[in-house]
Amino acid sequence: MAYTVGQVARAAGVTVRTLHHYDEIGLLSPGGRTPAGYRRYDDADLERLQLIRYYRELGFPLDEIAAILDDPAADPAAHLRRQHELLTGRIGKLREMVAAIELAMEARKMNIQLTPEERFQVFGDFEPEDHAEEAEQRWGDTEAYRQSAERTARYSKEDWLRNKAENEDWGRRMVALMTSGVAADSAEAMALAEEHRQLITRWFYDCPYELHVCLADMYVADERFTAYFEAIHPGMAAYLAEAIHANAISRA
Amino acid sequence: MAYTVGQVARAAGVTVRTLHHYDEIGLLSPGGRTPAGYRRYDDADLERLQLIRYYRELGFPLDEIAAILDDPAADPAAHLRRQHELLTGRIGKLREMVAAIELAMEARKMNIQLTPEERFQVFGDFEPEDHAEEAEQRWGDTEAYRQSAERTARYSKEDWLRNKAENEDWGRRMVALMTSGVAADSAEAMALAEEHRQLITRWFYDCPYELHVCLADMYVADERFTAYFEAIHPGMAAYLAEAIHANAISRA
DNA sequence: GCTCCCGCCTCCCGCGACGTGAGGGTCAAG
DNA sequence: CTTGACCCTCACGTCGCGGGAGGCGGGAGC
Repeated sequence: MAYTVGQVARAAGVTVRTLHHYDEIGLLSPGGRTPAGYRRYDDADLERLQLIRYYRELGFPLDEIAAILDDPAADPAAHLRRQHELLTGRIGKLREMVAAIELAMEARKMNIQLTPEERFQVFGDFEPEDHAEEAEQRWGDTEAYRQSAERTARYSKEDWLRNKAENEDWGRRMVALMTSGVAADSAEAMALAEEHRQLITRWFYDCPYELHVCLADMYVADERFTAYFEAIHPGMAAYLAEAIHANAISRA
Repeated sequence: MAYTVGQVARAAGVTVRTLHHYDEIGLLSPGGRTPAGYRRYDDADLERLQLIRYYRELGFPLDEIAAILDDPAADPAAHLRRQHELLTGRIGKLREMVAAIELAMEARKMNIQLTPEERFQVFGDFEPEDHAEEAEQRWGDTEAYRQSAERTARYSKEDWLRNKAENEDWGRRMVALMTSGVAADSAEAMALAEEHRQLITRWFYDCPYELHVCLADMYVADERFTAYFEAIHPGMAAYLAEAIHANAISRA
């Protein structure tokens, strides 16, 4: 089976230019050429391209991929095993980044100040020095000021008060429901969870169900957020989290 | 408080050249200069640099960071949400890739030939949104990989024959159990499912219960794998899959 | 035969986010 | 007054391609 560049490109989801590039640097040279000079790729080339694409997606530089693929000590099964490990690891790291973003969004919403360490939590290689630590303390202070300044710039006082009123009203009804002994996965609790989601959407940012569930998990996992709700009513963080989960499931 | 480039660079964990670059493109211009032309960064510059670093680690390009920081009308939350979507999208894609790898592993194990379409199916809706990341540095640690590669490289013909023999022995006992009418979620079937998992672990790759269940689903969903087991004994694919599920649940 | 158009070829400039010098001025310590 | 660490401004190199120019090959229709 022989394929032209265009066919290979369409099948593999890369551009023709990319295949030309791989040929140029010797990473993937087609099995042969037609008399007119057209590149002719065979099945072995496709298999190699698949491995290249996976390693590329994992962030390996091309020259290293060439070294890995041309290493005679590594059989194809070993490549697959390795890629499986790398992929799961990579997913874990991306999840950390997503969690960091969710933390940032939620911290902005509640005006909770992140410690510099938390902000750099997504950095793998950050080592605090003495001088750096001093600077971080200052940065932390000014950051809180910047956030609050920005918020007052974006919302008028009326807006802010209205938001606060809506929020407190929601909180009161939530507490009332809890103390009346209604289950967290009841229709009423789910309705309030939905209302919570829409409050976030209206005042802060668009919050689909998936994100809402992530937030719910954070409310019970991160003690600062837990404290925020426990201050309203003991057990509220867990109750709200369960209601959010139930609501998300029922709407899915 | 005024700092030189070097001091700022050390404190923030970036290179001097990076600060020069940020100055060149106007992303972070120092508050002033000394008479000799030295850059003098003040506290506000440090704060801005910290935010730049933060957004960069979250994967934002420099021009977008400039937009976020300089446009008073820009909503940081919207950018965070966009980045959140981007990252979750990438996670989903990586999960598909993991599934494709598992398919390729099993296909190789059972000597099934993949078509080019299947090979690249996971890249179907690929869009040029290449995020070159240093994942390789963190996850590409070649230590474990080389060990496993060496181990499989040392598999001799005898080893392979022994593997085959063990596999066939397991198959015979599985068939015997099936034909005797024992239920797929019985203790005996679960024991054989567990043995299957350990065979994979010993001979091919580490196979936790989660992965084992994925494989089980593939055995019934993909007709080529189904055929592999049906050739051993009719109904075996479904029987094995059910046993694997039961085993995974009981061990969890 | 001739045209038409698509796909292929090579050559080459451009990008983003810096790295890496070259060649030279500045500053504090010894 | 020297030394060595630090700073400056060019300016070109890197990686993994994107995109276009200018030209050739191949099959369909006239």
